[in-house]
Amino acid sequence: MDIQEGKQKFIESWGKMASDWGINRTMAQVHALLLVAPDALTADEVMDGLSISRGNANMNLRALIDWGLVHKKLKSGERKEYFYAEKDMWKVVRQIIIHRKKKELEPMLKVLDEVAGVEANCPQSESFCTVVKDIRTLSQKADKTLDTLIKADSSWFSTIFYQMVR
Amino acid sequence: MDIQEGKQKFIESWGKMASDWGINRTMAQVHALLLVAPDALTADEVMDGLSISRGNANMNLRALIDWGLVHKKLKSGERKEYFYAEKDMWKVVRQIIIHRKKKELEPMLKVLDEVAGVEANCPQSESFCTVVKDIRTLSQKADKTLDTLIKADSSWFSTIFYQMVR
DNA sequence: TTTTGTTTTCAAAAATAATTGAAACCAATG
DNA sequence: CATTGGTTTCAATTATTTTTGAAAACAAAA
Repeated sequence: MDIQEGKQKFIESWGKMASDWGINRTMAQVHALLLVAPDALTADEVMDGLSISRGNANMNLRALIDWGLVHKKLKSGERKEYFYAEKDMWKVVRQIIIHRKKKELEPMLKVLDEVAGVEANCPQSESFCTVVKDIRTLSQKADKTLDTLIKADSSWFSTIFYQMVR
Repeated sequence: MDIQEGKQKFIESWGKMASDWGINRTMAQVHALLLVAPDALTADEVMDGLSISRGNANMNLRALIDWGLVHKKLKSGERKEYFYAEKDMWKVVRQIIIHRKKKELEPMLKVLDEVAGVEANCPQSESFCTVVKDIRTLSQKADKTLDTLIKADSSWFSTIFYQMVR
């Protein structure tokens, strides 16, 4: 397998995985393309590289910037924008955690808190109260853990992983 | 908020969260419905409870069984099947990890291994090799960690969480 | 064997999500 | 200011995913 084929496979696979996780496939492919690019790319290069339209490229580049996974670079004397991906994988993981926590975990937690109002005057509906309480406890733990992870640095990350796998 | 309204909110929210994570919304709603149900439900009760068709209910109940999140129960003397959800949240988390790891992490890891063939005769394309190597290392760590998690019991789970949040 | 109650299947329809492309916009330059 | 090179927007289209519902399959009971 040569580099070109390898890149191709990587981009495809990264896109597939993302779409399994509810993330736009093309967004992930743009991300992958930038990850394996030796230098920052222009919107046109992204369009060509993935055979997608200008609108699509633009939308997904913006989304990636919004997620904090891609940055813009302006070359002096040039008018067009260049895009490059954050390549420190620990930063990448952290950005993804920050984004998904905010958009998905926190709203769920909010609902669980609301619903916990019911839980207060419990035994009426045993299983409902128990389940909500359990999920809420678990989610709160997850929330706190993620907060810690977000604040932690890369070496700490390795340390905890090492601990976990013994 | 009364219990009915609480259940409703919970089911909606569980479904929303699932669809954010690339899981069929209705599947998650069926799961939520069964989680908060005091007893096992029939397919018809699920259909009524969520206003969905028989085919849809059947498909998603099967999928939940496949994920190991729901079980079938046959009441003696009765012809129809009853369904109930696993309510031990640690088991639920574990089943989800098992399923998603197999379907999503492992295929990605396989591709990374293949692509690592390119990595072998590296410096040709610096960034590609570095990125692939980093992601591969990270994925392998995640894979091992999840294996440990899967084997671990609930108390261990709490312990590690406790450690993480200090 | 036939009837009856139930589950399963799957092609077609509906709903949802992603993509296109051309027009509008923006700002640097002549 | 008008032009040029580039970015953004978004209604319409296209692709993908989900759902329906009726027919087929199954299996217990008559």
